[in-house]
Amino acid sequence: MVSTPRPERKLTGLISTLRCCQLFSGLSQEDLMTIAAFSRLRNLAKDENLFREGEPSVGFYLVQAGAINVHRVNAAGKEQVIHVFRSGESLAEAALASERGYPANARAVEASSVLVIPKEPILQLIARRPDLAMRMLGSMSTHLRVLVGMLDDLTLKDVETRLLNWLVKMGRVAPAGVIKLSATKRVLAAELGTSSETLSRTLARLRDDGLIEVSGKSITLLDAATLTRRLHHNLGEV
Amino acid sequence: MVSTPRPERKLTGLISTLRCCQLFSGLSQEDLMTIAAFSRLRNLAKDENLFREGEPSVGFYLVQAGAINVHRVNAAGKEQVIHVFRSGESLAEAALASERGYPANARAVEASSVLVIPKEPILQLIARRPDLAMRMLGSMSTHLRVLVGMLDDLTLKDVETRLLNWLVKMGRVAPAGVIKLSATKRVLAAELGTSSETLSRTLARLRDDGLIEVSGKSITLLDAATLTRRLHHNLGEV
DNA sequence: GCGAATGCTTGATCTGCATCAAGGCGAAGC
DNA sequence: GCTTCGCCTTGATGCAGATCAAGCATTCGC
Repeated sequence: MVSTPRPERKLTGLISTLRCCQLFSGLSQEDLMTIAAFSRLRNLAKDENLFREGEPSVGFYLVQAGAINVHRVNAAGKEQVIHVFRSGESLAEAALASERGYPANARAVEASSVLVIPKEPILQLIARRPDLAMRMLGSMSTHLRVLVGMLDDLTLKDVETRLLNWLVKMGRVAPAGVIKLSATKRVLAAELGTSSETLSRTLARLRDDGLIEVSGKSITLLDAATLTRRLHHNLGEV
Repeated sequence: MVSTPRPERKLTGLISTLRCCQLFSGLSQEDLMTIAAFSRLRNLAKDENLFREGEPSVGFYLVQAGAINVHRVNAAGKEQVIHVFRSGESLAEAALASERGYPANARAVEASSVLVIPKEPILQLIARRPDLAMRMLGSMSTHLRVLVGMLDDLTLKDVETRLLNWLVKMGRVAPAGVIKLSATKRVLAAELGTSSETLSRTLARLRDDGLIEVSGKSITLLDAATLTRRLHHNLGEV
C-alpha cells in the first residue's frame, strides 16, 4: 500500500455498513459514529472460523459481505446448521449478556467481511441508552423466533416440504425465477438439515414433475404457483 | 369470601415470588414493590391455556407453582414441546420486544399459578433502568441456549440418548435416585420429542439391562455410573 | 491438452422410529 | 364384586431418510 487510509474515510464506510443493519437502522449519525469509532472490520477467507463454541465472547458481529454459517458439532463430527447469516444481518448478540462464551461455531461459507462490535464498549453504550437496549431485545427475540421456526421445521416437516419452503422463499427475490446457489449443494443440504444425496433425490423428483430445472449452480422455477400449492398441501395434510 | 384480602398482604406474597425468580433475584425491595404493584396472579386449571400462538402479547410470565408447557402445533395437529417451565422460571420475554404476538402456545400441564407482568409498565421500567434491560437480555440469551441445545438434541441424538440425558439430569437432584414423574409418561414422551410407545420400549430396554426400575410414576436409578457411561458412549460414537 | 480431485447423481441397503393394533392392568364408579 | 375407562406395554408393519457404493460430470492444476 502506498498511503495509509485516512481514518475519517474508514469511519464513513463503517457507518454506512452500520446503517444497513436492521439493528441500527434508526439511530442518529452521532450514535453511529460512536459505535463505528470502537468497531473494526475483519475479513475472512472461505472456510475460516469467526469463532468457536465455548470461546469467551469478544463482542457481536454484523455481516457486511459474504455468508457466515452458524452451527453446532456433535462428538461424532456431524454438523447441524443453525442459520446462515448474510449481508446486513447481525449475529452472536446472545453471547454479550452471558459469561458462558459462544453457544455455537461460526465459519465463513465464502470469502466474507464482518464488522466486529466489541463487547465492553457496546455494553457501556447500551447501559446508557435504554432505546438501544430495547433494540437489542428486539433483535434477540427475532433470533428466538428463527430458532423456534427451525425446531418445528426439523421435527414436523419432511425434506421435500423444507426444500419447497426454501425454493418459494428464495424465488420471491430471484430475478426471473432463477436461483443461483452461492455455495455447493452439500452446504444447502446442511442448511436444510439433510444429506446431499437426499437433497439430490428431492430436487430430481421436483424436476421430473416439471416444476424446476437444475443446471449446475442454477435452479429455475418453472411453475411457481404449483410449487406453492404443493408446499401448502404438504403443510396441511402430511 | 368473608373479608377482602388486605392489599399490602397480597403485595408481600407477590414480592417473595418475584424474588425467587432468577430474573429479579438481585433487585432492591423498592424495585420489587414497583413491579409487584402492576403485576397480578393468575391461576390455571390443568390443561387450561395461558396463551396461544399468534395472540398479541399482554406481557411475560413467571411460574409460581405448577408447570407450563410451551409448544407449537403443526397443521396435522402434532405437538412439538419446546420447553416445560416450572416454579421460578420466566417465559415469553421475547414477545415483549416484538409486535408479532406469541410465537408458540402455552398450556398448564397441571394446576398452576403464574404471575403476569404486563407489557407496558414493565417496558417503561426497563426503559428507565438499563440494569434491568441487561437482565432481560441475559434471560433471553439463556432461552436461546436452551433452544440451541434442543436443536442438536433433536437432530444429533437418538431417543435412548435423549432419555439417558434426562435421567442423569433428573437423577442429580432426585433423593435416593428415585425420580417421580409429575405427569403421565405420554407427557414425558412429548418432552423428549418421541411417542409414548417408543418411550415405553426404551425404558424397557434400560430395565432389561438392569440399569433402572420402573413402577407406576416412579423411576429408580439402579446404576447411575453405567447410565452416565452409556450416555457418554452414545454421544461419542453413535 | 490431460489427469486428478471434487462434487453430483443414482441405486441398494439398513435402521430408527412412527403408526396401527391388540391385550394387560390399575383406578374410579356403580 | 364387576365394568369401564385411561394409560401403559408389546408386537407387527411401513416409511423417510441415512449410509454405503459406484459411476458420471465438473473444475483445477500443470
